[in-house]
This record gives sequence, structure tokens and C-alpha cells, in this order.
Amino acid sequence: MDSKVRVRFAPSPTGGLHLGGVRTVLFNYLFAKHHGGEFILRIEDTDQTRFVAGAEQYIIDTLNWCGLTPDESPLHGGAYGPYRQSERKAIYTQYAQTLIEKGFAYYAFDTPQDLEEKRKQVPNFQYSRAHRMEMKNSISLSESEVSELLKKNTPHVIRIKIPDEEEVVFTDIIRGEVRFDVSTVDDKVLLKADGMPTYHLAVVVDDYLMKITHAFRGEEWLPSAPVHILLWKYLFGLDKMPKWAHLPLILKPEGSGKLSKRDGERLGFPVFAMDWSDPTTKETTVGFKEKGFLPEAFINFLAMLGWNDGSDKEIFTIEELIAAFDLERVHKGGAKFDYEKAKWFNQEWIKKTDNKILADLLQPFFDQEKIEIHERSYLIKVIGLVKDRCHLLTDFITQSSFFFTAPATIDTAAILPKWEEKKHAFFTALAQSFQEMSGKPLAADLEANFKTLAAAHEIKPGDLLLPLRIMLVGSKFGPGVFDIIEAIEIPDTIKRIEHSLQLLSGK
RNA sequence: GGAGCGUUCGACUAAGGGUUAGGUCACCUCCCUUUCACGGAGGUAAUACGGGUUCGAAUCCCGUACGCUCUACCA
Repeated sequence: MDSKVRVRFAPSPTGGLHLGGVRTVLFNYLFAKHHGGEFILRIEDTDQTRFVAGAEQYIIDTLNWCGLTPDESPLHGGAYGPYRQSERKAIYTQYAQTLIEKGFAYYAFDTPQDLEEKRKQVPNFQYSRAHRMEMKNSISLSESEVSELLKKNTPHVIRIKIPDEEEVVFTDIIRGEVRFDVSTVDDKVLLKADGMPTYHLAVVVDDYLMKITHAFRGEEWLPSAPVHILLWKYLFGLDKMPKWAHLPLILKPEGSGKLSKRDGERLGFPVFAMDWSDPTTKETTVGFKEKGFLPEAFINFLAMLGWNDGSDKEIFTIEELIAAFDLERVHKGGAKFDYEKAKWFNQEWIKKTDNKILADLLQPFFDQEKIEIHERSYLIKVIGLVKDRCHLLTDFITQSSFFFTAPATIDTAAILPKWEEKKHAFFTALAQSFQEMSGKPLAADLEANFKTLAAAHEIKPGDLLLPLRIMLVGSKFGPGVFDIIEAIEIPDTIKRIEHSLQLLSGK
């Protein structure tokens, strides 16, 4: 790189940040950090009708949770601000004027109604060379008419004048050479009637002013790339233009098409990074964070969706990702989102994460379930016992709640079919013998005691283990029975046995 | 309709002229575990189609099909 790498993520603050958005951020971030460059957050809030309060803060919070904090943003300042496009209005006007003066853009006075009508009349209408002269603009109208309209403050937009015949060719880092015959593209609006720029003008101007060296965005932008390239040529020169990369899309798991919020609701998985509540509808959409994902796992999973380092390695820390990332190894085709695989990544990361750190992360989940944790050290011990069987942080609740409170229900139905009087007698004796053990016996001693007693009662330990488990846990799952007893200790164990015995005899 | 982009197991992908087309998730079987998991060992399963080029093609070329994206004074 001849100059310092600068990349940007430029979302519009219209709602929650979904998978595709986060992955775009991630690839930007990885690329920047791999090259020792800077990552900028720019807020594209030029559409006042779609602005949603709180969305900008949400984006920043999400980036922080993911560990993808920008070097420059509306909040963290920087030398190229402001970082909100709504605050840069005057800048765009100036460049739009320049384009007009150079003859690369023109005023258009058509009202939205005019356009709607025209679209109805002309099938596949495009505001371009073919119909430009039939419309109301500074090319079709006489100079005096135009200045008259302008003088009267007639609402108008500024449109780019696409050349009649020109082939736009550029090299996309992921896709290679891409060519467009511009005769098929229309005269896009650059500056709206309210004076705000459209995306097309704003990206080009801001990327230039913010010295962006590499511009990455979703594949959905590819068809409008020629407009941007033309603008670069007219305004700043192609030699200043950033290198482009159009990222593949993240698709629905079933069928095809872009993954949407609806798919998540329908199929029962998150699509947004974090919980998002719409301020107007008050509707909350669940996020990966609240669903129980570790940010490391979320990032790891997203990185592997469309990229790999060429080896079989799948679990990467962010540092490893930064070191290994290479945009040229990004896939061209879209990737279907697979929630099962996402959970597998999370499970791997749970296994990898220190129990103390998990304890901190888990606390809010337990709080939410109103499960009281009296001792942190006890929580850490329990985490060690159950972490292997948890895919999500929320799994810890079901996997470990019985360590903190007696199970609400006992699955006696699973015990009853093979229940008999001599087993009842055994458990009564077991409670008794546990009572006689002093202090906090270890799992191995508890097991020895249990087996001796079973032998004395002439019952196979195997026939007794499952009922005992159910008495303690409530159902057929969890770590080793004697590990559980060691953890919850004798008094609680006896209480649970006795309680279950009552339930069993009181059928 | 037009333009652009894409297409390897069910999913994510490796293999950039020569491999029994590999790995991971999911699924199935077995082992471990007197539970559920974890772990271990196996298994099922793919180059969209048709033409070239070549001694040899998943890989290069052409066509076809299919899919997706865009086609707003939204991004």
C-alpha cells in the first residue's frame, strides 16, 4: 500500500444491525488491522424519512460488543469529521454544483407524480438518454426556462448525466474485472429536493474527503458501481479512487434470497447482533448477544461465512483472524446462514473460555431468571461441571439451575415404572448414611458409600443411579450424580431425596 | 423486461489441469458414559447441464439452465 489503509463502514441508522452488516464491518476491520490501517464509522443518515432514534447508538454499542471498535466515528471524533452525513449537507451541495458546471449533471424539475405517471406510461421506464428529453430538466428546457424555474425556487433534484456510450471497467478485489456498458444505467438522482445527497453522491464525496483507500460493501451495490466510478472520474480522478470489493450476501437457510429479520422470527434464530427494540412499534427483536452468544464466537462464525484461510482451521481468535485475513480468499458466492453451525462455534468458544470470565458473563442471565448466586466460587465450580454441554450461555440456566435451587418438578413418571418397596428402603437408608458422613465428602467417597449400601440392599447400583439423579436434578440430564452431590452438599441432597420419596409414595 | 453477479455433499467450504474430490456442521452407526452431553471411531452424501481445449478438467473457453442482486428524490 502506498498510503495508510483507511476503510469505512457506513450504515444508515434505520434499525438493528443484522448479520450481513456485522460481517461487512468485520471484513473492513480485519482488512484495516491486517494492514495496520484505520477503520472508520460513518453514519449515512441522509434519508430523513427513515431515520430511527437510537439506531446510531445501537450500532456503536453493537460494534463495541463485537470488539470491532472504530478508530473514528461520530462519537470518537477524528480529523475527517463530521462523521454524520446529515451534518455534511453543504459539502455535497458544493460538489453537485461542480458537476453541473462541468456538464456532468443537470437539474430536474419533475415532481414525484410526474415520474410515477411516466413510469405507468412507459414500461421499464428509465430516466436516461432514451427519455431525458421528454422530461422537465435543464437539458430539455431552454436556458431561460431553467433560470426562471430556479429563480422561483421550484423544487428540483440534481441528476447525473450518464454518457451516451461508455464502458466502465474496474477491478473488484473479490470478483476481478467487472465491466458495465453505461447505456443501460439511468441518470441517478445525486441531490434530492430537500438538499440532501443520495447515497451515490455521498459515498463518493465522503470516501474522497475521508481518504478512504478501500471501499467494501455488500454485493447489492454492484449494479450501481458504474455511477460511483463515473462520479470519481468527474470529481476527483480515477487514480484517487479506493479499491473496491463487493462482498457476497448472507442468504436464508432455506430456499434462497437475502437473509431478513423475518427469517429469524420464522425459523427461531436471531438475525440482529443485539436486541433491538423499535422505538415506534415497541417491538423487540432478539439478538445473538441476548440469545447467549459469545462475541468471539459470533465474530468467528461470521468470518468463516464466505472466507477461510485455506487450511482446515475453523476456530480463530480475533488476533488470528487479523493475521490471516486476506480479502482475495473471500468467496464470490453468497452463503446460507446455518444456525446449527453458529451454535457449534459458540460451544467451542464456551469450552475455550475461562470459567471466571464465563461467571461474569453468566451473572446477568441468572439474574434475569431470578436465580440467586450466593457464592461466586460456587458458580465457577458449577460452570466447570456443566460447560461441556452448553451451546449457548442460556443453556447454563437449564443445565445448572438445580445446583442453586431444588428442581421445581421431579419427573416421577420416569422412576415409577421400576419403583419398588426395597428401593424406597434403600433411599431411606441412603439419606441416613449420608447424614452420618461428616463435613463435605468428595464425589469418590460418596460413590463408595452408595455402592456399599447398594450391595447391602442387594440392588444393582445401576438400578439406583437413575432414580437418584432424578431426585436431585428433576430429570434425566446433568453431570455425574456424585459430582452433583459433592457440589450441593449433604443437607440439600437429603432434602431432595426425602422430598422425592414423599412424592413417590404419595402417588 | 434489462443489467450485473453467482453455481462443489442438506449447510459452510478445501482442491486454482493429474487426489479414491479433503475438512467442519447436521444426520446415521458404534465405543465411552448405568443419565443427558462431552469425547473417540466409522458411515451416508457433492463438482447444475451441454459442448469444446487437453494425454488429462471441479479447475481454462463457449453456450444453456437455474438462482440472486439492482433496476426509488432507500441505503
